[in-house]
Amino acid sequence: MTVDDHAFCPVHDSIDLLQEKWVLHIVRALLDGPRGFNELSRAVGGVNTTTLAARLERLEREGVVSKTVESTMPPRTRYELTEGGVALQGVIDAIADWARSHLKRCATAASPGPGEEAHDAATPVAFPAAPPTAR
Amino acid sequence: MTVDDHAFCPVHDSIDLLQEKWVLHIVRALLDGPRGFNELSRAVGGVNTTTLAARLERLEREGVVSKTVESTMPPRTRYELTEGGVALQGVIDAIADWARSHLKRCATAASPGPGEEAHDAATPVAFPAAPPTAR
DNA sequence: TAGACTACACTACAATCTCAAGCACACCAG
DNA sequence: CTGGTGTGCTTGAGATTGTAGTGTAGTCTA
Repeated sequence: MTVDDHAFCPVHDSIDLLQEKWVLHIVRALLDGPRGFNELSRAVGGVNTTTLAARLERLEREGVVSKTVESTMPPRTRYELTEGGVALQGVIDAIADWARSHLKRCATAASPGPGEEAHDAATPVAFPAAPPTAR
Repeated sequence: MTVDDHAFCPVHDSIDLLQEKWVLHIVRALLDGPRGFNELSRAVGGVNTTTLAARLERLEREGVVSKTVESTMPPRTRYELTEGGVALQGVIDAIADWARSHLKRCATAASPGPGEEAHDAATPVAFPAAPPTAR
């Protein structure tokens, strides 16, 4: 499927993980604080529940996210980053840094580029400062 | 559809770019120096030419990679990172850093051979099984 | 009491990625 | 000169992945 690692390079492995669709968005949303499933889905914006569940399962298996089932039947779960997950802040940070220094065409104005479509952006930039999220 | 972008940030945009399959691998391989098409394909390892061509086209359009056609008919092209592309080293580096601090199962097969040195802190990323850059 | 909400399983369908082959030409061995 | 290999890149079939939509059991709100 994915790359059959020619070598067990942790970097290669991590790229393989982070390059999966929505993973970085999920981590970014989760850096903002723990969230429930649907809450997270809304925060990420545009991901569908099937994909989100799959990504969370893998992220949990990789030890990036920890899942806490608070109540089974009134479904209430809480996803939050583990230490390793929080450490990903550095990666997001590097991306944010690159983005700001490289892309200069983003003026936060609604200028739809040709052929390019901006997706969603529920949160501005997930940094220590938490937007007014009800939590 | 369901996605409504009231404010899209460059970070989100960059994540969308970097999260595409193979993009990070390509950038990583290209950080090692300029390469030709097939050479790059081999360096990345496991990507097929169709996907690689598509990724390179997008990367070029985004201003990350520059393509130099040296001779049309004896096909010889050179892909290399632009300034913005080289700046991605920071991102790769952050990932490498996270990988090293988080995953530690790389000691299985990627053990440093004789005379070889393992990745040290703050070292540019280079995979252990990389082809010896014969160029 | 009706409706909304919770987290997820399930199915059918679309988008994407991959494999394999091929093109047009240059270079080198024979 | 002929054949084989290498180059960059395209095309078409096929596998893999992501998606929308719906349903479930129970609780919370109006």
